[in-house]
Amino acid sequence: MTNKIQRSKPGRPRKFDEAVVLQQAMQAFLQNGFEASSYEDIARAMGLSKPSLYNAFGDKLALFERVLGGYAAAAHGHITSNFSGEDSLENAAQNLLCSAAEFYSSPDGPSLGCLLVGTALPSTTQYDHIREMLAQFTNALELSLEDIVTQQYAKDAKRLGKTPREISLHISSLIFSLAVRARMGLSRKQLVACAEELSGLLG
Amino acid sequence: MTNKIQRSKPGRPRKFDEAVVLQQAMQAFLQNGFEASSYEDIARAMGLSKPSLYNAFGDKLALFERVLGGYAAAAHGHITSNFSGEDSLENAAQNLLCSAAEFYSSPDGPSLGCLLVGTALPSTTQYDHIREMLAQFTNALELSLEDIVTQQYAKDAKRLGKTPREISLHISSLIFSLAVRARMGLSRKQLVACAEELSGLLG
DNA sequence: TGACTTTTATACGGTATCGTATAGAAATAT
DNA sequence: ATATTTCTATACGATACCGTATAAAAGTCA
Repeated sequence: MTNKIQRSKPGRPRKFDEAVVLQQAMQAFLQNGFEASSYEDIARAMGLSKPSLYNAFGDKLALFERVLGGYAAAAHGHITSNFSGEDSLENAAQNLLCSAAEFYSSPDGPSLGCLLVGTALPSTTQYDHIREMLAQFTNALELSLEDIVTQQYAKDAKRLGKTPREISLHISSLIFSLAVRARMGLSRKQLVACAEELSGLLG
Repeated sequence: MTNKIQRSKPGRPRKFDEAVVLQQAMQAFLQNGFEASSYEDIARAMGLSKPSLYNAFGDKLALFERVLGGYAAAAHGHITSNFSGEDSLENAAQNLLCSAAEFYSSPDGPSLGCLLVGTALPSTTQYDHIREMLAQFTNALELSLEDIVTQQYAKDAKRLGKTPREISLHISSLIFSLAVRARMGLSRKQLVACAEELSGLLG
């Protein structure tokens, strides 16, 4: 077995790491949005030349969809993992919302918010695929939250007189509202404070 | 007193009505967003030539801010008026959210959502004035909602064990979430159904 | 070592968009 | 009626952006 960790293909090897440059592309899109980011701007932010970028990821829309997909998966995992394993529904909600607030904000300076809500939303009317990605993300997230409530916080939900679906809908709504507020220039401190206030609204 | 209703100024009169064309500009921005709408597209949607548009409202950013201001004022009035004068906080919330759902949706076809949340949000990082308009709208709306709760639904709030500020924050959050969901392609019927579900989350 | 393959860098043409210049059209005031 | 003022329409230059052609660079395989 001649299994190398990474079988090298013929041809000149790439000088960049896909995960790294995709993260840089995400930052660029998050900063200026999809439409306002020119392809050259993004290539510069990724440290790539324009032809390299075209060769690797295609045009701007394809790159954005790629970035969005990765972001959605990461956000889903981030949210569900922060919602799981707490000792009560209330604490789980608080943990989720506060971590989301930190995720949506920058250590210093104004928050840039959520890539899905803050930059992809206007493009839903022009690009069906983006709209479908957002709808699917929302749907999948709410199903996951509902599952977690059912499996881990059923007793708490009952105490509050709410079904798991209602809890899930409530929490996803608070996340959306946090995503919107984040892009209005709040600092991390302010956003986390807002998240704590929101988390008290469950009961 | 020679007071005419409208003193005609010298010079060639305008062929268009400001309120009408601004509404058409709003529709154009709502459809394609701020950045993706070219100045020519907008002028066509308004039935104006490009120089007329420049002359009347300035460049695209100035026009967008003008439209946003009008939209924000209308939304504020629409929301607060639908929240007032009901017989209970729960009914007021339901009335508010359902009317917002209708406001955010089209009679047929997919919803276009909220101009503030659905199209202005990405531009907050580039244009301070837009960010400030959004922040100010949110702030003013929440203060108005809080006032209404204090004056009309204090008893209901007390019964729910929430302060007027908490109620206000809760409702504004649900509105934001509705604004986000609206732009994911839901029909009016679906969006109104969602609003009704959300309105049950207060208690 | 030499042929081949893939990435990279520079440069280019085509297109769209922006903002305005210029001239004509339509009203008022004297 | 004529002059004046303001709006409208066509056209234009400048710029930015997109996507790619072309050739050099940097590796692998025989």
